[in-house]
Amino acid sequence: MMFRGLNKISVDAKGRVSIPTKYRNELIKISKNKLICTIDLDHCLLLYPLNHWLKIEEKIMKLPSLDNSSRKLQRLLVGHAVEIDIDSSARILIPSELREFSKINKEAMFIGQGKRFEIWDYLTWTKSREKWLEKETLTLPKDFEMLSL
Amino acid sequence: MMFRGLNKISVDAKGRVSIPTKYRNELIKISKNKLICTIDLDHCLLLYPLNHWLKIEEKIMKLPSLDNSSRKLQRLLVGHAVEIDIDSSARILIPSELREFSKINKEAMFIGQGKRFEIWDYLTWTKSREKWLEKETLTLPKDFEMLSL
DNA sequence: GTATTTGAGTGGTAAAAAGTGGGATATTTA
DNA sequence: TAAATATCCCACTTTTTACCACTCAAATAC
Repeated sequence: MMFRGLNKISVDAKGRVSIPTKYRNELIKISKNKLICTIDLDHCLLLYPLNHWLKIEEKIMKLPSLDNSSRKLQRLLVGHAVEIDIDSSARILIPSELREFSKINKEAMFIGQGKRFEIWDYLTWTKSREKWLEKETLTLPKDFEMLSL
Repeated sequence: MMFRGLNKISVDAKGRVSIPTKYRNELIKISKNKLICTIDLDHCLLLYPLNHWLKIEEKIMKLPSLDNSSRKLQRLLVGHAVEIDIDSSARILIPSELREFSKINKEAMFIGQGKRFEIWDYLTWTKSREKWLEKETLTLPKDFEMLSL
C-alpha cells in the first residue's frame, strides 16, 4: 500500500488536523492507531505508522555516535519524534513543538509519500514548490540522470 | 524500548528537573532507580540507566590508555559521570558541576535518544538545531547518502 | 424538486493529569 | 556545632485529553 496525493487541510486552535478521508481506514488499519510524527530537514513534518517508523529509527540509532552527521540525524529525527494517536473523530493532535518548528498555523498541506505522509505549512509548501520548479535548482545526481519516469 | 522525542522542562532553584511523564515508569523500571549522568562532547548532558552505562563505560575504559583520543574520552565521559537517583516526586537533581558545564540554568530541553537521554540548556539547544539545519553543514557521510527514510 | 439522512469537518467544555514551586525535615560537610 | 545541601511532601497552576455537540455538504430516497 502506497500513499499518494495531496490535500489542503485546516488546523484548529488546539493544533488538531483530521486525516483526509481517503487515507483514514487504511492508515488506522496498518498503524493500529499508533503514529509517529517527527521533523524533516526541509522544515515540514513526517508522519509514519509506528511499525514502519521503528525500522527507520533502528537504522538511525545504529549509526556511529561519535560522528557529527550521525548525531545530527539522531537528534533531529529521533529527538523530535513523538508518538501520537488518532482520536475518535479521526483527528491527530500535532504537538506544539512540532507546529512551531514547521510554522504550521491555520492551513496545512497533507501529502502522501509512499509509506509515510508529509505535513507542510500551506504557504511554505507553495513557495517551496515554486523553487523546485525552477530549472536551475533541479540539478540531479548523476545516478538518476538516466532515470526513466 | 527506545526513548524518543523532546520536552521543554524547567529547572528549579535547587537544580531539580522532573522526568517527563511518558518516560517515567519505563525509566524507573529498567534503571531500578539508578541513573548515570555525564557530559557530552557538544556541551549537553547524557543520562543513562546505570546498567546500560556500565557497558559503555567498559568499552571506553578498554581503549588504549596511551592513545590521546582515548584518554580524552575516558577523562571526559567516565571522569564526569555521576550516579544520581530519582526522588519520590520523579525528579532528579542535576549536580552543580554538570549544570555549570552545560550552562543549564532555568530552562532545559529533555531529549530521548534511544537508550539514553540528553539534557540541553534550552537556548543552546535551539541555536545548535538551527546550525544543524543549515544545508551547508548537512554533509552526509557516503554511508548514508542513500539511506531511505 | 424537495426532504431526509449520513458522514465529514469543526469547535467547545469539563475532568483529569502533569508540571512547578515552596516549606519543613533530614542529612552531610566543613 | 553551624552551614550548606539534599530530600520529602504538599498544594497550586497550567496543560492535556477525552468526550460531546453543532454545522455544513453531499447523497439518497421519496
